[in-house]
Amino acid sequence: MRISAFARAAGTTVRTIRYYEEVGLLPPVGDRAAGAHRVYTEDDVTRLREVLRLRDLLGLSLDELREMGAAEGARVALRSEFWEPGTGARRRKAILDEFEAIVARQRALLDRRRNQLDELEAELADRERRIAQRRAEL
Amino acid sequence: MRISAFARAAGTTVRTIRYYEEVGLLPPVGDRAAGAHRVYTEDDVTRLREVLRLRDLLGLSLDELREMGAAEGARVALRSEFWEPGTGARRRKAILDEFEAIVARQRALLDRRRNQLDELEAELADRERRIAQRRAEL
DNA sequence: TTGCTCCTCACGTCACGTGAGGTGGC
DNA sequence: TTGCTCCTCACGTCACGTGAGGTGGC
Repeated sequence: MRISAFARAAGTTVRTIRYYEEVGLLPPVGDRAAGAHRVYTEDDVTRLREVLRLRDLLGLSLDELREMGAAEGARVALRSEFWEPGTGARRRKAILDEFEAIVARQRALLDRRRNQLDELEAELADRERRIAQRRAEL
Repeated sequence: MRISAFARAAGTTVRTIRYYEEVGLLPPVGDRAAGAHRVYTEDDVTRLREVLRLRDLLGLSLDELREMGAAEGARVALRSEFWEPGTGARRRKAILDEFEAIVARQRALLDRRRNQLDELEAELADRERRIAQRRAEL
C-alpha cells in the first residue's frame, strides 16, 4: 500500500509518517530510489497504530517513544535476532527481559493515567451533582 | 502568591502561565501596571490545575480548551452572573444548562479515553502473556 | 496522453523553552 | 545596598501543517 492509504489505515497524516521516518521513529522504507514511492504492509499499520496509541494515551514525546524501544527499527531487529537459529538461550533470555521491562514501564504509565482519569471523573461527577442541586433550588 | 510559586503549585512552568495569559486562556491578572509582578490566589491554582488536567488527559488543544469554556475568564464571568441578585430564574437555568453541556462533553471525551486505555491494557496483557510463553519455551 | 498520487524542499504554526537585558520588593 | 525574583522581548524547538514545483505509475 502507498503512503496515503497507509496514513488512513493507521489514523494519521502523510506528513506525520514522513516526519517519523525523518527523525528515525519509523525505519526508512527499504532500498528506495531517490524520489521513489514508499510502500507499506499491513504489519506496518499495526506497528504504527501502536506507536500512535502510546503517544496519544500516555502523552509520550517522540524521543521518549524511541527510548521506549517503540522505535520500529529496534523492535524488529531484536525480534528477528530472537528467532535467528544462531542466537543462544542466554541471549534470548536477555531479549525477553528487555521486552518485559518495556511492557512494565508502559503498564506503570498506563496505571498512572488511569488513576488520573478516575480523579477527573470524580470531579466531573461532583460538578454534575452541584449543578443538579442548583437546579433543584430554582 | 507570585508566579513561580503559582507555577509550582499548579504543576507547570512560569512560561506556560505567561503564554496562557497571552493567548487568552487565563485572564490577565487584574489592573497590573506595566512590568509589575503578577499575583495569584489558591483559587487560581485550582482552576489552572483543572485546565492542565483537561489538556493532558483528554489531549485538548488550547483552542479546544477555550471553546470548552475552560477559559477562566468566561467561567468566572458566568458563575458570578449566576449569583448576581439581578439575574432571573430563566437566565439562571440557561447558565446551568451551559455548564451541564460542558460537563457532558468532557465526560464523553473521558469515556472514550477510558475505552482506549482498556484496549491498550488488553494489548499489554497479551504481550506479557506471549513473553511468558517464550520464556517457558526456553 | 491525461489525471492522480507521490516526491522533496521549505516556510508556517502551535505550545511552549531558553536566554538577554533590565526592573522591583523584602 | 545586595540578592533574588520578577519583567518583557525575542529567538529556538518540537511536532507537525501547508503550499510550491516537479516526477512517477495505472
